[in-house]
Amino acid sequence: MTEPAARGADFGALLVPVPMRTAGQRIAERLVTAIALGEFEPGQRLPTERELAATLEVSRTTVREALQRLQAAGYVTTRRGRGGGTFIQTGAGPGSEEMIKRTLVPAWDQLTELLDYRRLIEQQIARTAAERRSGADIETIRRVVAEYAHAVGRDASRLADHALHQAIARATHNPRLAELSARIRREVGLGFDAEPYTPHMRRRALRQHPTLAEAVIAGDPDRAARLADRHFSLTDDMLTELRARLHMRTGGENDARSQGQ
Amino acid sequence: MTEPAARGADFGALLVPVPMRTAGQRIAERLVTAIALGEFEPGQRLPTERELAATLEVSRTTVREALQRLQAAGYVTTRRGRGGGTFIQTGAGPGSEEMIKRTLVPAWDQLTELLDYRRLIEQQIARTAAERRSGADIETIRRVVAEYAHAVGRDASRLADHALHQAIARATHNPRLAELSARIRREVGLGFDAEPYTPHMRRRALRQHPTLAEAVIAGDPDRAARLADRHFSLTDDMLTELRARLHMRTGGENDARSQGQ
DNA sequence: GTCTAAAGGACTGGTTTTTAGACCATTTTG
DNA sequence: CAAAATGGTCTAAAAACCAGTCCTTTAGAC
Repeated sequence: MTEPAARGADFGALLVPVPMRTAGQRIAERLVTAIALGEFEPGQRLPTERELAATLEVSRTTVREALQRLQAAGYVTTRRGRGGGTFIQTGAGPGSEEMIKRTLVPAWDQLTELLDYRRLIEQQIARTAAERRSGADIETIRRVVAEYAHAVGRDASRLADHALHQAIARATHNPRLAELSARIRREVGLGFDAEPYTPHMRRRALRQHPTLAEAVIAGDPDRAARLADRHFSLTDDMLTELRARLHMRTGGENDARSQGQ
Repeated sequence: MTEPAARGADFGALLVPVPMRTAGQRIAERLVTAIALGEFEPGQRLPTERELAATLEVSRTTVREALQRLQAAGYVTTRRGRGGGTFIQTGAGPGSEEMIKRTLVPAWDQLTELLDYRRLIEQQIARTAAERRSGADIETIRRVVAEYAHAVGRDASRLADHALHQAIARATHNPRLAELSARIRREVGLGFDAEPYTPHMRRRALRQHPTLAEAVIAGDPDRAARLADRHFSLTDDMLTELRARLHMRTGGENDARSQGQ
């Protein structure tokens, strides 16, 4: 569709706006989104400014700029001194829901598209893994599934989840596919290599993981694909719930220029 | 593995850099994507630098920086004077693509891996397209298949082939998947000296294309996937041909099934 | 031909953003 | 109390970006 016209074609749609947000703004938005998706528990401490600067590959000044935005918006508080740091503000009031909406809505379509992308890729990964897994793969997958069952707490769960999907991705014996999977998962985590997380989701994942793993181990591609498809729609469901809870509308809402400060 | 430290969450291993791309880089990437997706016809003229600066809301300096990147990478050429401008490079010119080829052309085992990767991705694309294609998609696919049959010569065939697979990729209604497909096809094309074409291959494609298209149109995911799988497993022939053409040696025989990282 | 308009190319000066680093202030821990 | 770990502050320099001016090349009009 959209055949380019003879001359003076319709660049319009695909090549127009270039938002020039500063690094501080982008980092702040990323963190707000992460908070909205439940990446952090209330009261949880973020890495130190110096750590963040190092891992985000950005100067500490920039990190501080982002954190100060969050602080001003009431998402976090900071404490000085040893053992201090930046802490997720517990029970961000209804006032900050507005902020979440403002940050989240413009990115909504993009997020949905990304999750769909991941679902399709992971589906194919599961299918291929079921076709190609070797004895060593089976062993690894078994071990990792067991570890997931024992993991307690959200961080441990995330690591175990990551390990399982990585094990399956590697069982495809195509490094590029495995790398793609890892990259998408990282992106979904909004830079935090972690999924949106709720206890409810963990229970579901806990049920689904062994089944998926068994399908791969058993060498049943279609079943593996079907299960992966269902498994990776978890996040979709969560987003839907979030949208309902925030009474968000994802229609036009094309937030144009909000040149703060 | 990577036991979380006693204190606080193990962000250290999980955080990922925020790439601080400059505006020039981002614009260049956007254009490369659009070109890879076939948004432009070869030889087509982009808007003038001054127009681009206005519509992208950046300075002309920044636009020029982006365009110079594209030029250096061989995606576009520029002509000065009245009626001049920036033009999409018609695929044939291997002159400036030499450099890209050098960087992209993988070692032997990596090429094998790349082709396998493509096969898996395109398989999933065919499957998804068969599930999601709309009436408009069907129309486009029908038209493009017909065009392929009429195409004569190497360039025309290649363009028609590209058009068909792009039409199918778009029928997935996931832009990222379509982009991935385009990127892989481009990389494969460069890896094969931009001419993976023999009369024999064309005859085969001429037989396979309508069948694949019909499966997508008919909405038969499994059949579409199977056909795509077969279609994209011309790899043996291609590899043999490539080896002959480039007098390549298979090098270190790094088992492509290696568990990198 | 000559002239003019429309393009890219090159430069200048100035503002904002980002960086790297040193140093200060505060708080916990040994 | 001393050490260590944290956020807070400041400065100088680099990089990115911008707005504008002028130059060079080229096609088309006269």
